[in-house]
Amino acid sequence: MESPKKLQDIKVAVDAVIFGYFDKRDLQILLIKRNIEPFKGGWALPGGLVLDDESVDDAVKRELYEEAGIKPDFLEQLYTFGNLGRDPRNRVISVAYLGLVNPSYHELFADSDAEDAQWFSINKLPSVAFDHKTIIETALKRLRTKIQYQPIGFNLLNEEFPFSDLENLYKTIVGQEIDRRNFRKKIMSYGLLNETNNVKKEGSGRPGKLFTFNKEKYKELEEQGFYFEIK
Amino acid sequence: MESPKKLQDIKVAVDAVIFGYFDKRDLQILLIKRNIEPFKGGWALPGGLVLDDESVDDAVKRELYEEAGIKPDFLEQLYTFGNLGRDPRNRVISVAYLGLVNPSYHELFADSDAEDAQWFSINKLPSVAFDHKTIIETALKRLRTKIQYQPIGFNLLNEEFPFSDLENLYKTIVGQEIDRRNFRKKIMSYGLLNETNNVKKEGSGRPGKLFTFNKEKYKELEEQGFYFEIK
DNA sequence: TCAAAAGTGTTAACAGTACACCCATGT
DNA sequence: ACATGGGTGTACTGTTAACACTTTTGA
Repeated sequence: MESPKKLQDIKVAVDAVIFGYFDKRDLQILLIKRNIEPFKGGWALPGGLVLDDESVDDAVKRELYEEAGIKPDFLEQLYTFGNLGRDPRNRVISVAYLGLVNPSYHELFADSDAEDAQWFSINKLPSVAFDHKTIIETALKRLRTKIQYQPIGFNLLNEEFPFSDLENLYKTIVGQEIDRRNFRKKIMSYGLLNETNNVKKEGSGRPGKLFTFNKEKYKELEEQGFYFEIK
Repeated sequence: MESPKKLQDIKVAVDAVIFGYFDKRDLQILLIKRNIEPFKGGWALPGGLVLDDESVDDAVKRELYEEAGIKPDFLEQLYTFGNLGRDPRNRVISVAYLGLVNPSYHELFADSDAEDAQWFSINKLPSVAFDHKTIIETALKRLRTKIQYQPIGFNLLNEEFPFSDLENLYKTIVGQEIDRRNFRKKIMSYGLLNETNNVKKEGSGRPGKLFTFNKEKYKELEEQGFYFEIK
């Protein structure tokens, strides 16, 4: 860090790739419809400029709440995009975040800076503003990798979920068939799922028992050097 | 991204944690002695403000070359530190990078912005400016994890190295004993080392054959879905 | 001939993979 | 009784982990 020779003129923004999941559907991404230039009327990742008196982490959280009414269950920094020409007006660098929510717990609503906020299937994305396509691809890649060695997928499911939801989630995100028996054995061997007395009500076929993920136990094990791993 | 309500006043900097390794010594980190305020005369990570017309990636490379005469063999973005109060003067966010070099190929020299540039053992670090201690800890953690599933350690060794250097490197970085036979078997099973006709000259004991790391083959395998993994 | 480091195989335990049928429910 | 999805065990295969002596060189 040093004093600038002449005044630096770079703006700092945040953008968030928020994933949501509804059982047996594609993975979804949250986009907002811009109501200001540039790309007014176009879809983009939620985000915006960082304020002078807030941390970058706080900035994403604020923007997500302002633009879509969402407070993600999981949110971590993804990557900082710092190339030239990202924004047609000014030099803007963007600190991108990756977040996970359970959409059924979060009613979307668009506020001041956005005209609309919607879930889009990652397989049917509209074209998006700025370099947001690159950011989304980076996030997807990270999610696919990370879900295999950290139990972050549970943030996308209901508090109580049938085992099959977990199966479907992994199939959807990793994008390949899994062996139901082996997958269950592996997950169960960690002892991180608590069985509830409830069963899944809807749908046909035999009702599945509902489980919860034991976050506390995971933290404990993690501190003892335990590594969650799938596949 | 949106228009600012009032003008945003945040500076964007880069900082680099550059690791170096000399066989059978601790892992080293490159620090520079600041010749400007704040912390003038104190040690700090190489880095500085990003210029308006360069990408963030280019900024680190420039600063590293200006401040220490170094062009790292491996360099990747680490994390962006965006809290308030990092710099006593202005609001500054810093995009931190992690780099690896083989110190014997890089003579350090301090240039304009630094009074001195030196290697420090990670076990005997002086106190460092700003929040650089946190940055260093983040980098170390990342290095220790990453070296176990990506063959980045070779960037710290000579082009031609005896197998024992690799052993010592892993012992040093991961910080635990390894089984020499199993380690060798594992590494050799990937077929990524080319045997040369040369042997290690210095030191006592039986001379070891020198190997080179086959970068091209690794890239090929990687594209086919191969994952390097140790332990 | 001694000290120092390089080089090398086998076995046992464990983890991963492949694979198919019965069960509980609603209609 | 049938359609739908839930729940389960075993045998095989590959991988990891534990373990110690011989070889080559320089002093």
